[in-house]
Amino acid sequence: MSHSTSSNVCFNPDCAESKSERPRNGWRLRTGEYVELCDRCCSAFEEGRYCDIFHINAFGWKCCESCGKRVHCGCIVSAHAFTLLDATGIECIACTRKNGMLVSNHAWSPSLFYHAPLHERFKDISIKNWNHLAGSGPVPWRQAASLFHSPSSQPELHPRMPYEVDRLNAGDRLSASSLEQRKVDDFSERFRNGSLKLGAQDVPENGKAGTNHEEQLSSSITLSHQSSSLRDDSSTPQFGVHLPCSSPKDTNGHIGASGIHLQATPPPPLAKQFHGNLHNGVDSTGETQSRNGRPRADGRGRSQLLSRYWPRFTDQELQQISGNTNAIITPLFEKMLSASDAGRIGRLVLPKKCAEAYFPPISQPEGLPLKVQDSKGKEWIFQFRFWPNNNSRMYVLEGVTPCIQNMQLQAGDIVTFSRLEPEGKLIMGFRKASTAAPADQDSETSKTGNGVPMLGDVSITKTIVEFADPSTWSKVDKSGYIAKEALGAKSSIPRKRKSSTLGSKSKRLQIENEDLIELKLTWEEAQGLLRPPLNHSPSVIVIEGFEFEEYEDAPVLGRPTIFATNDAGEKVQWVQCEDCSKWRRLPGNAVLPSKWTCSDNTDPERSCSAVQELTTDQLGNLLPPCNLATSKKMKAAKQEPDNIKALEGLDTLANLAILGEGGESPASSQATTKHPRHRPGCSCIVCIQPPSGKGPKHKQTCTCNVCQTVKRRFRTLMLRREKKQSQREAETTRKKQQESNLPLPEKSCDDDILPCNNTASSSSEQKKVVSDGSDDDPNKTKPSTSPFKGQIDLNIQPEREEELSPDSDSCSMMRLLQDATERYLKQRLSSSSCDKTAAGNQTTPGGGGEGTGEKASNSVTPDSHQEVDKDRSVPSSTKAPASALSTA
DNA sequence: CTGACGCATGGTG
DNA sequence: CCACCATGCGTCA
Repeated sequence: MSHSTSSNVCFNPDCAESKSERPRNGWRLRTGEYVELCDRCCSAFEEGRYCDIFHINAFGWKCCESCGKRVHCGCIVSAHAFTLLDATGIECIACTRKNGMLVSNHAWSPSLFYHAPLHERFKDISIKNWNHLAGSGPVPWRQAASLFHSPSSQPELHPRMPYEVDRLNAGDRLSASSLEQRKVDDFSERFRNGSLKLGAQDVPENGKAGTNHEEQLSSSITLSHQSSSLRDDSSTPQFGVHLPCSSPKDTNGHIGASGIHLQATPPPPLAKQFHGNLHNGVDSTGETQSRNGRPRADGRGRSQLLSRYWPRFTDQELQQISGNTNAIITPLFEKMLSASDAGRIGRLVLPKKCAEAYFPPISQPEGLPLKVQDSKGKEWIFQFRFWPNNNSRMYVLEGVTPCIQNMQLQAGDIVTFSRLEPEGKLIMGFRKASTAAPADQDSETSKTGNGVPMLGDVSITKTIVEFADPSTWSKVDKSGYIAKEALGAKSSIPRKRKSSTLGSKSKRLQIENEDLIELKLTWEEAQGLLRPPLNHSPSVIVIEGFEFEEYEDAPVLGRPTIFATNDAGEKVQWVQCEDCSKWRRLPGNAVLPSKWTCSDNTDPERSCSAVQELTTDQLGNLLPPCNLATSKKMKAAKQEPDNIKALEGLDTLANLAILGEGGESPASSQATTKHPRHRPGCSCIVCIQPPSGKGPKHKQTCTCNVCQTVKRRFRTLMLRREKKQSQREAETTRKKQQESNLPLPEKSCDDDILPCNNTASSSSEQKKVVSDGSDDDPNKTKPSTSPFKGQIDLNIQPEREEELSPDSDSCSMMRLLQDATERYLKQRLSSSSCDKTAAGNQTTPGGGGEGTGEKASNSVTPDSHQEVDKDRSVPSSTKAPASALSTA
């Protein structure tokens, strides 16, 4: 960052006196340094007048929600001077302190988006939650009711600032506080004047208010803050989206910041529209409580919405929903239609928390009729009701079938609920899972990978829902929908298929945002596997926010090791021998090939026959749990200890690359019902594929970052392989003879065991290349028997193995990648001296990943699979595993 | 007999 | 162990 330290120039570009004799420290830069200001500017800064003086015309001024004082929120200078409120707007630091909310803003930290009113919240927020914010998409806001819970009662918070988060994630690192200040005042006023007068709300339909003592109590406690920090929960729709006139038709070309105005919207709680107290935390359903034994608000307050219900609207969707109105859309939640939901029964099960948070409180199982209107002006009536279920409730919308059919929704499609401001109508949007695929697989997946919605794959319709005035809709036909213009309702589009379990499956398949943590870690782990080729320095590319080292020359896929410090304080690393599985100590700076054996160790006393230098206990202490697991796995696969780890690393890398491609990530790495052991980051053939396998998500022509990266790397590997093949063959013949006589021959590397130590290491590696040739044998691709058993990790799901028979198309991108990479690594190790020359060729891949890939794969695995593999570009091969899945 | 309704059950996290 | 929720299933019109 620009820092004026050395020049005595006042950091303030607007400073009249650019020179300062005695520069003084001003605010802290993002780098951690402090800017240096002239006396005058510094004084202004210290007195809190800096922005008043120099930023008076700048963007980002807001008024404190409490005292009305104007605060500049658009710069770092005043970052400390205000606190972002949970609902919207800001509070000056004085008011914050006065209110006991010692939360500071930090412009670059996630706290920008999460302003817990109390420290407990920070304390309770796990890092993973932050990752939701920082690394993924929208995070749901809290429900209103929870506002009135004591903070400590809501350890988990998912403050919802959807669009800020989205946009920020998209690189639009605006300060939330700088977002659309224009209407803040209006909303703030509304906020204060009406929406938040929760306690004064009318009582819902049953007229029983305040039966929830807990909430009422906390309500009274926090009331003074309801317009400020504690609004996090109640402000569900903290940020509406202001949609200036834009017809739905031009939305496609008119998305983005220019088309949608982010708006700090202290959205009127539903309670206001819905007779009052839905969100005021005053549970009006005492009757029901007694019936069902569980206070409604309890669930609301205590837990956040599951991530799968977080609305993940795209700008496009929002615009479509908004239509040509000036409506402000406030996303509430979304739900993937289950088979039951989309079934003929016409009952849409609502997530309980969502229902309780965003729908009107109902005390009777009969519930309330909801008026529904879609974008065409059709209106529907849904019956919002619940069933007692155990001691809880199951909320459903009844009579949705016509609407769903009208929208041609199926299981797996997503319905989204938003609120349309200022009318307060709820908007029920729809998102087709996919235009082509049976909707069950990837719609949510595509969005949950990293929270970046997939713009191209959505088709939105909208339905505006409002709660029918009971007086008007006294008793609506239960099955009934239709009200005024539901003409299309009965034009039920024939259901394209019977309901299936796919919807629910896919829901379960979807990644939870928490998993992104794991994902990120796995990214890091994957990256950690890569080491730059000797004499090559990587360039860094960023894919979906993650930095990757990109190598012109393919990186070395280094064998994972465990770093430790020995007694002497020296850094060492432990590596496991491929052959004997014993752990050996190596210098900390050693770069290991993906296959490392004791023979690579120059110390003859540490050959495979030597005793392991680590006791099991020591190893256990050394290994992180995951490595232990891997270690076990290694042993399990001991008979074929082929680079399993490296493969896993590559697997993971490719898998995560797919995942990281937010828009088109297949349903990879998601814990599945079928594969409960599979977790995000799981690289098995199952997890990296879309669940239903209907069509590749990444087409051959896909030019997404991931595909390009994968293709590029693949091409590199393949080209390199080709180039060296002849050489390898020659050497192979020669080395075969050697290896027959010299099991682990003349390895004479030093302890560093650098792959460049070539002739020697190549000889041993060459041996492996020979054996690798076996994977050209189609039979060897069978996971259960192949030496490459580890390349397709089914997480040891025996039943899966059959599906992964050589004929099952299970080999696809991953396999190709693995093969290619394995080969590359081996070749590289065997002939690293050629790397540089080969590197020059990688940029001449003769036409696209496909052609190259095909060519490469043909040469790599000239077996029957080639017919399958070559039809797919590297990143697009999803069909095969999908079929495996579908047979599951 | 069929479909709607409402509750029960069981899987999943 | 519990909450949630998808779905099964019994009952009834």
